[in-house]
Amino acid sequence: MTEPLLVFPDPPPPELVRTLDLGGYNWKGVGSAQEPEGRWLGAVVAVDENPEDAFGFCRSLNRRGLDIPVLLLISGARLDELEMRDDLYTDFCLTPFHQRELEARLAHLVWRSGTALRPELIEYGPLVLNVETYQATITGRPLDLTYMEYELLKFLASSPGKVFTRETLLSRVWGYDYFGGARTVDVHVRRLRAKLGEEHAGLITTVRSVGYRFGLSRWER
Amino acid sequence: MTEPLLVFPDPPPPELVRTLDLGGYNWKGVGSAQEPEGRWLGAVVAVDENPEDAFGFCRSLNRRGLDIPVLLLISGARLDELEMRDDLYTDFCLTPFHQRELEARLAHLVWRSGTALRPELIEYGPLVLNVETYQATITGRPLDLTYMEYELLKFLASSPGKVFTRETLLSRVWGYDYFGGARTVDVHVRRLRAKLGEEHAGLITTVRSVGYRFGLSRWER
DNA sequence: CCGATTGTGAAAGGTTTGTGAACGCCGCCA
DNA sequence: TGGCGGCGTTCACAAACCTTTCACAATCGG
Repeated sequence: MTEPLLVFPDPPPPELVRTLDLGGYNWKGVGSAQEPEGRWLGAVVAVDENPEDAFGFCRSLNRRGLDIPVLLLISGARLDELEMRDDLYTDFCLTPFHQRELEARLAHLVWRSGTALRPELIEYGPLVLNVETYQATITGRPLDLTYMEYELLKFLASSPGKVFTRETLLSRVWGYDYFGGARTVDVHVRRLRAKLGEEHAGLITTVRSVGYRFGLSRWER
Repeated sequence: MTEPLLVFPDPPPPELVRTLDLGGYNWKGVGSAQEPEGRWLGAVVAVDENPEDAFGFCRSLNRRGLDIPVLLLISGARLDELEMRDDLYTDFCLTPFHQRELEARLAHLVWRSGTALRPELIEYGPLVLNVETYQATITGRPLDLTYMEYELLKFLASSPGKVFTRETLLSRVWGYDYFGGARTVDVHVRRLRAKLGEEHAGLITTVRSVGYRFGLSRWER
């Protein structure tokens, strides 16, 4: 259990702290979504104390592209507020909670992030990215990618077919606070295409006036 | 709400039936995982009555590759049994359940299957627009549209049957501050019709002295 | 049959992307 | 410490591609 859980607010309600500690979880309370850098197993958000802030916190998790599961602690009286907010949470637990129920939900949450969104291999056609070892191969031939090239290709290849604008790529691959010209993306795409080789350069297609897309260029989905 | 929910066992517990019906869900009780053919919004599995069968049912859903979310109804006393079975369910609800909690979990379950495994599509007859990938097909044949053509078609196809003036189209598709001749719309419509092919060119009709409309007007057939 | 409206073809002008090259930063090694 | 090489970024220019516009033909409605 190396990576920690994000917990909101800071400090969290004492019952929650108790369950987390009893469960042996590594966790960290935060007061806003600005702070979290790095990797997280998931997030536990206690809504009742300040619903506005809590949902705002979830929203900024989303916005920052941290693709982690979110468990809400919420009183039955507030269940209505979940409507139209499906995209903000993964699971919820009614308060006051039974310890055993919360434990079960936490375990399931952690299991989720362990499998669902953690492929150690990203494969698409002839391309294979080994996320663990930072190696890439195309038709078995190893690709010698730089850090940025690898990150860009990984991001694109994890959503085949989807088109990303240069701005999106800059904020998701380079960092949400990156400040620089959008043409940087073009140059990296060019080098990627060159390294993929003439035969596979088409894996990354240009969508004029929009951005770039990896894979699935010709056929359906 | 066209596709139904799978419910196990058959017949399901009366409280569950009541909540499903009150929620207006289309559902079908089944006694085994052999039967389900076609598409399903998700599955609701009442565990308590016969845990062995229930988990077996979930397992065969998995095995059959039906990639649908599963909601378990389970008593607190049986929570232990969820351990090591993370892959069998998506969410659970403790019994006896509060109606509102189950409703909320059902809604979230349905939302999941609606977004998670479905691309954002705009469909009308033979035309399909995939908003995420910026791809368009007619009768399965891919359309090679330019940016403006795509945006225009997307806008029109989002409101089938509705007539838009050139001015409206200019301000909604080109931008509220667009400055240019209204005939630009005509030219784009022409090229769209050409690319749709002779057979489907009629998808966009001219309403003389008014503007253009996508799809058939309400009283046509 | 006439005027208004829309379709058509082509060409000009503008925008977006590809390309080659250079710059500066940083770590490495002599 | 100082030179070197890899990397990320930026720039200028060229090429490719769209968009817009215009003149004219065709069509519609009254």
